[in-house]
Amino acid sequence: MPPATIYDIAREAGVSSSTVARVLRGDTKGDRKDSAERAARIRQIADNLGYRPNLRARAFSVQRTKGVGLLYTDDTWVFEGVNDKVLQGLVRELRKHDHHLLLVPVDVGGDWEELLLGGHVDGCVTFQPLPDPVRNGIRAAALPCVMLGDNSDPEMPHIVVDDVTGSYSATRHLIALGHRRIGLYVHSTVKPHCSIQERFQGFETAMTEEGLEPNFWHCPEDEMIAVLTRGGARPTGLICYSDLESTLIGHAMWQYGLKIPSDLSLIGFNDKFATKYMTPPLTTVGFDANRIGMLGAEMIIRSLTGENSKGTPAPTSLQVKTQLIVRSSTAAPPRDA
Amino acid sequence: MPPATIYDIAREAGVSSSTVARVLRGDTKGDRKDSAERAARIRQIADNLGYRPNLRARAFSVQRTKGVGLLYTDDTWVFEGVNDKVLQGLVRELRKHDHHLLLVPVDVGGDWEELLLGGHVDGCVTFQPLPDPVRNGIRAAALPCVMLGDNSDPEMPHIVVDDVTGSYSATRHLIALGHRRIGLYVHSTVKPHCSIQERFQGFETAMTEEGLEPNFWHCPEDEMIAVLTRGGARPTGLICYSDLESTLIGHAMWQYGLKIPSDLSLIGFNDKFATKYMTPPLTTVGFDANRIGMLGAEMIIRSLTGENSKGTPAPTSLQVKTQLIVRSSTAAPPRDA
DNA sequence: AAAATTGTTGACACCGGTGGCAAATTACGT
DNA sequence: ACGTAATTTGCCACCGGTGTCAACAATTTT
Repeated sequence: MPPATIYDIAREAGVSSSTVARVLRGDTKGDRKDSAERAARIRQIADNLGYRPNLRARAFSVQRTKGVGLLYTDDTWVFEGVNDKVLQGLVRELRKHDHHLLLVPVDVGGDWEELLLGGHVDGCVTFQPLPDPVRNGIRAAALPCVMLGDNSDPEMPHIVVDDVTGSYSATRHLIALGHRRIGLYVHSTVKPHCSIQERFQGFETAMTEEGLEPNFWHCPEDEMIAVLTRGGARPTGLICYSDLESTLIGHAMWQYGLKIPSDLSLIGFNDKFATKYMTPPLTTVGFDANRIGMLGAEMIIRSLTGENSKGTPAPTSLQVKTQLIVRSSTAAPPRDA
Repeated sequence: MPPATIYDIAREAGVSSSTVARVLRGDTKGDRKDSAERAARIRQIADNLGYRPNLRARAFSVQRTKGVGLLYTDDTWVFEGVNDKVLQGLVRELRKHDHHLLLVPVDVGGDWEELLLGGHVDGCVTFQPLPDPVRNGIRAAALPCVMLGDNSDPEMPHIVVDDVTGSYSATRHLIALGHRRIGLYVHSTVKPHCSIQERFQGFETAMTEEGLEPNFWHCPEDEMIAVLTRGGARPTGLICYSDLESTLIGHAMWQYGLKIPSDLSLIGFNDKFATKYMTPPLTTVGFDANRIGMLGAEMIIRSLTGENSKGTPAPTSLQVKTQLIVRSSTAAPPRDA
């Protein structure tokens, strides 16, 4: 038995399909109040028939799906790190507003253009800087879009972490502990991203404030390790682009028989779950990743439902604050250094 | 300017909309071959107009969306652990078959029933045992469904990890190293799940083969730690339900000044990325999580496209093999134990 | 009591594809 | 050249909602 439609209900109830539609939709537009008795009977019949609105038909009719696409390039391990929490916040908030999320990797088989521009989503959210064709396609189609953790396109609204302050405070922390030779390390597999410069900026500011030299590495881990394990003027403190680098470096130090924090102070970024349980527990720069997703959801929803008319001009950019979480991977530098 | 439709193209080309539709769709059904010249011209016009098929209209017409819903309860941190990789495999494979994935948490605001049963998805995949109402709804609607990593409903097709063999081989490994007092530990926050029993079964089999007692704990970590740090007949080897437990226990041992593996041999499960970099690197039971997602996608696609007719009866259940990854968290038990 | 006003209901066009079937065109055999 | 078959094309109903507008009923005003 095919699912019941409003027409089935209308026939059964002896009313028109419009009436059924209005009742079931609870349409109060034009302050109509379908006579309560009729309405109740219609609802009753709908219930008996197990009626469910056909979302495909509705989407076709209203020209909207209430779907939001999450765009990402899948060439890296996307949901590793903090993105899982961003994702969680995003989905939850979307669901609260009766929207849903589609996962759309733009770099694997399957035609992202068709999916995105064919109207299966009303808007989109991005996780990383997108390939140019994708960005152009979105712009050409005027598809509402919010960028998460990335402001590579100044014309698009975005929600980012306050990377500058985050790395500034991490650097300050090391300086306060007495470190003078501090490095900033980004793994070579990290793709170009606005946050790299911002991290450097915060780092550089803090260092130059003290007349210290901001040393920056963007290389494979073995090169970094070589620098850290050589004698002489090696860095005594290292600020990593993410907890991943910290994990790699921490592990290498352990293998070399060097101790953290006595031989090297190490700071991560992201405060992913496991950092608390590293040996030693990692000092890291944390932030509310869930909130990024939540704010992103709110922002895209607002631009979809056009609720920016009521006074508050829609913010086009938001920043999430960071917080330095001091644990045991940072300490004063060795005396002989 | 509203997007072009097949009617716009038809008018421009002076043909009927059916012809346009057939050409653009490359319809070869009934082995028609629209005259090449016309076809080329139609395609040309479609291109100029920037035509894109309206997927909402198509979905409405063919009564399918090519969407698959991923159902999960969001009360735990879902995409932590290995699920991110399962997700990756799932999405990639779905995209290859021109389908897409919707994220549907069934325990947060927003009406999962409407979304699922209203026809916005053609089928679904689950991550965990679902709440009963959800399962009943799916069954009542006869929505195709594949369960991932969970066989709690024998009537539904599923793809699981070979938990029995996995924990059997972990146990065997410890026995081979000389351990006699071996425990199996599941954290108290782990919700009831078929895999718990299967893990125990593999564990128990190996232990009883050697006449050893299979001790099982399902408790908060501090209780487990208390057992491990007390004197006397404490376990010398511990097999954990997941890498999470291993992380917790390993960390606690470190805090107590106890050494792994000399004081305790520790084995995890899942081989998540970070285990390789733990101190010491964790011996763990790994498997191809990506493959679970991939197989799940294949299976659901098959049941959606009805391709089970050609000879091969659709498998209703698949198992993914495990592999013991021996690293440095396991060794012979202390001599005095 | 008739007119004006308000509230409620039904008819119908529309969204943009799909696919069955009939009509038109072309190809082919005699 | 003509009839028949094969292929190509066009017509149109259909999918199930939404929303506008006109018709109608109920209520209030004069």
